[in-house]
Amino acid sequence: MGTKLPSTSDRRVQRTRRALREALVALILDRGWEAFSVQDVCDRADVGRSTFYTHFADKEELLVGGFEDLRSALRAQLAASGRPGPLGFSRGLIEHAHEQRRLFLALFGKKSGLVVQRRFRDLVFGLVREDLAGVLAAGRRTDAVIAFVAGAFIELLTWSLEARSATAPEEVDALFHDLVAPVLGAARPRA
Amino acid sequence: MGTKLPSTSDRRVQRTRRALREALVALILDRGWEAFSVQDVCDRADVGRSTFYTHFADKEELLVGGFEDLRSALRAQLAASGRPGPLGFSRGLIEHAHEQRRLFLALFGKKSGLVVQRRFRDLVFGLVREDLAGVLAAGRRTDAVIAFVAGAFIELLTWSLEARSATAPEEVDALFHDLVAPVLGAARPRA
DNA sequence: TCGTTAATGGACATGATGTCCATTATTGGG
DNA sequence: CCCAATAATGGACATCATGTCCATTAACGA
Repeated sequence: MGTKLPSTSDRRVQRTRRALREALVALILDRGWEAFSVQDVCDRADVGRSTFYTHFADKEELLVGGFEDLRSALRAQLAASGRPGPLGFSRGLIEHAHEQRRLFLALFGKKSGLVVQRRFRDLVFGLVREDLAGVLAAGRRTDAVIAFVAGAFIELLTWSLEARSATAPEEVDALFHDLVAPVLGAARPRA
Repeated sequence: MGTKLPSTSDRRVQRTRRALREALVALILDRGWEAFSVQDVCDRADVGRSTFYTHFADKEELLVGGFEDLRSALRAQLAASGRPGPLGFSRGLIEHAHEQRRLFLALFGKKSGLVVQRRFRDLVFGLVREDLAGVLAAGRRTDAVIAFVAGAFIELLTWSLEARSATAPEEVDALFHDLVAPVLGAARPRA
């Protein structure tokens, strides 16, 4: 374990971390998650390997920050757009994924890694849970429905990123809402 | 790459492979996919490491066979039960997963590995695709719906395996069909 | 300016991978 | 039942990644 984490304010620290992040993205893009080592990241970032370990324990840990950024960005965007209705996050997330299509494909494609997917899954589950909190009032089924919807969303998004389906983000979002609406109906306590 | 694969009929080969399979399952159960090495498998199976490599290139490759077995077992079971209607595979798969609950949890839990999940995902996608072939006649949306349904199924199943939800397989299956039925309705070409 | 703190790179220990080979045993067909 | 064919074995190697440690150097900012 790192004995002491470098203080965030120092310029050197910021420079180092930024360099590592950028190198990470670059490497994910052209090799996929599993096919590069900490050493590779350091080489690309022009940072000493021992330096890496004073900041992060892992490749994974280096990745985490990025996902947290995404999460807050989505929350902010959603709040700003003021769109009502459940599952409003989908639009922003789909758009972002399409903008970063190459990166997302690298992350979910054959050369991907476990961590990445798990993190993303957690992100989506959290978003779905929050958005459905109001809609599905009661019952143990709540978690089941959340799982159902989140899983459906993730796979639909993944599908939409693949080459064969040249589908615009808005269409994907519309499709998602079309398909999911009746589910929410069915999941509502039988009134 | 292995120069020559051992002929399947030889008793020694069968014994070796069986031992390796069993060791693999045992290790997955008590350490999770990532936390053991080829060496560990060999030790547990009491097989020389060099022997391992004459049969398989990887841990992964060793795993593959098991999934193929599962697939054919499901197909056979479904055919035997003669249950009609789309997505009939779900019942059998859910039951199997619940019977092998510990194993499935080890495979999908925090200590899991990428390969495992991907393989399982492929399995489910295949099943969903086949079962929906008749139901969703036309359109490019077909693949989207398959992804939607498969993703939903996988996550619902995963949810049902977790401790908190003590849900019987039949209930899970019923829930799945309840939730998915309206989706299939919505996905049908607008008649 | 100067004390503090980060970066550096090289050295180590460790452990996994995959390959190769000479030797030993088991096997199954003739 | 014997023997040629083929698996299994285990140890040796080369390679590579990981994580830790340290003495030295450079950059920072108060």
